[in-house]
Amino acid sequence: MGYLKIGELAKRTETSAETLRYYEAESLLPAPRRNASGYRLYTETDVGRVHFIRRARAMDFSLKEIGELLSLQLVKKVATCGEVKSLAEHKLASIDEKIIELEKMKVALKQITDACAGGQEPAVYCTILNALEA
Amino acid sequence: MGYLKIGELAKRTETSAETLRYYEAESLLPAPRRNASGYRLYTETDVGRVHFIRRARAMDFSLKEIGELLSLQLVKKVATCGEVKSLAEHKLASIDEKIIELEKMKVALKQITDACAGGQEPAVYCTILNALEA
DNA sequence: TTAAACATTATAGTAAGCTATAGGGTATCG
DNA sequence: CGATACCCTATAGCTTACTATAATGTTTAA
Repeated sequence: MGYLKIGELAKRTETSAETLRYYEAESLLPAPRRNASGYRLYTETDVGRVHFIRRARAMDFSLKEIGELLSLQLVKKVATCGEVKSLAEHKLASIDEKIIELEKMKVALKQITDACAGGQEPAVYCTILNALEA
Repeated sequence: MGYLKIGELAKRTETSAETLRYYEAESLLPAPRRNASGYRLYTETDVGRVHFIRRARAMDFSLKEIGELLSLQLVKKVATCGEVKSLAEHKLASIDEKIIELEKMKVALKQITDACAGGQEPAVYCTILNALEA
């Protein structure tokens, strides 16, 4: 028959049925057709859509942002490339910022571990706070 | 007198008084001394500490992780180099993981944004959307 | 001196993104 | 046929990190 029940879609997309119903409630997934007993019936299109959502989540897009991306996708013919790209670039910039900060943090921590012989003497000169305040 | 009241500390660190009290409740900030009427009195040390917390938050460290980082700093007078070093090294490893994760995200996003012309044309052939779909 | 701006505590609410539970009905396997 | 696994809805709960509110006391500036 080609239709998937919610559990099958969950398995295929490595989510849970609860999460899928949640996505539907949040309008990230369209209400699927139902069989005679009210079971949700999904198609391959839905599989792709859920994969899209999960991939975007893995890139730290919020559900709201994903909704925007999906709506851009839906209205592809009227949305411009520029709109999509600016959303993605904004995300990219914030990822870059985070990496830079983490690198600073790393340097600070490395100072501590390098300065530490690792012996029994008191760790008076551990200055992670100082290093990070710069 | 050199002491700061909570509102002043909030302004200096671009937080809110509520957040500062929250940090205190969560043991990220030590209970400060109080004046005769129970007002919190903060020092420059506290300013640094709050800056530290905010910077670490901006890097997506959880409050729990920040607490661990702060404990490295707090116990430096009594801890041995060995103790501090092992904690710091552990934290260093988790920072590295975080950076790697973000780098992966970055590469993935960068690939798709680079392929995107980003102009006024309809997003029918938008490579970003296509990449997320695939 | 008195109104505002600020401080206190305790408690409740918010947002995101799920996750779990209760109380049902349905499908499938032996 | 019955057990078990699955599905349904509605509602509640969880975690993190705040944010707001109420009721009240204190400082400060005109």
